[in-house]
Amino acid sequence: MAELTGVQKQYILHWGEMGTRWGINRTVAQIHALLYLSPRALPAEEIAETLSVARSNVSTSIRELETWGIVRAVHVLGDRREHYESMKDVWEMFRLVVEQRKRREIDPTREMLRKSLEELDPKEAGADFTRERIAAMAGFFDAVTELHDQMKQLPTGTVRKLLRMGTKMRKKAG
Amino acid sequence: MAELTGVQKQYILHWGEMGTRWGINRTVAQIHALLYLSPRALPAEEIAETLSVARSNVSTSIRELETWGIVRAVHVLGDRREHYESMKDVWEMFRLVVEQRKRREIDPTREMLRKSLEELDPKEAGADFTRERIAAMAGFFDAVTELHDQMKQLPTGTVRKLLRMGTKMRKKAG
DNA sequence: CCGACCATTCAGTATAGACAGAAATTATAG
DNA sequence: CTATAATTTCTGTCTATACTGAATGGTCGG
Repeated sequence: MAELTGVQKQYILHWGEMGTRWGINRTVAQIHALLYLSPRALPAEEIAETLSVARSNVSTSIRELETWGIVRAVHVLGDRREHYESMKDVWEMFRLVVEQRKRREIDPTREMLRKSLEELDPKEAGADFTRERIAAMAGFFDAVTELHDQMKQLPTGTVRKLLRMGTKMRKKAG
Repeated sequence: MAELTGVQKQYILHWGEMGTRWGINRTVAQIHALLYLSPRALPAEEIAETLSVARSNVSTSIRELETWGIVRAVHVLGDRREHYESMKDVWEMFRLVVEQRKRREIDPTREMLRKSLEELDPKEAGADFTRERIAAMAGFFDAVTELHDQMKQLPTGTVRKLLRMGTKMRKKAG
């Protein structure tokens, strides 16, 4: 993995860009891409060299990936360094990331909306309108949460099967 | 809407932060929040004043929101200025944004993965491994696309109903 | 066709976040 | 316990992007 092939480079760079578009640090995303493509766990130093970034940057980024639970440190006999490897299961990786982001972003937003509805002074001008709008948004986030909770319990593939059922139902109904 | 209430301020600021975490410009998100809460369409000038940003900034941001189709210009009798209003339907707004982002980000990623699989030189060291990994990722994105296409066709609420069915099925099965 | 009013574009500036390198901390072998 | 290797933390620098203000372009009433 010291030298990257063209395809590997392309993948890593693209993944980095995707990361930035979704609010994920470019280096974090690139490191994940590298580890995902690597057939063996890599020490921080090798990651830094391969991607031409500072070791410290690798350290911080790895830490974030560990927080998400999609990268972990493994030990190699006769080597004191930590070697890092990425989870292999793509569905599980995304599930973990989605779950964390829900916790970090969706949940606080729901909380904010709930508080807003509480704090709303009915005597304020246009309070009814504001309440209606915020309630609608809160309803949406509640639904998303419900959806998420239900999906979490289903084995991979079931969701798609169910949706296909729905599509058929819809076609029959016209 | 010239003066914002506490609740409105809170909502707009939070929405702006959420935006940045998802790769959406803070001002764009804030303007959307303002318009979403506004009972009437607002002219650019008023938006700029209310949020304390430059008019030009408002112009660019509104343009982006229009691209997404969640904000549109309306005309008010006796006023030459454009007034902007946000879509009201929360589900529809998110559906539009998801669809656009899929087109801009998911689709090109699938394309990249497909090309990678084509370009992979089988003689390269570890080509089999790389192929397997990229194929797994491509499979995931294909599934997501399929999911998205199916969901698009379903009326609001159906998805949740189906998922509840799935949960029940799963519980019965143990 | 002119003047006023809006909206947009553009070039320069400011700022937030990413990143590097040094310093500090922790761990391990001898 | 010490020396060395590895990792993490921290501070300053840099870069990408957001944003401003000025200039430009367009539209409408008169």
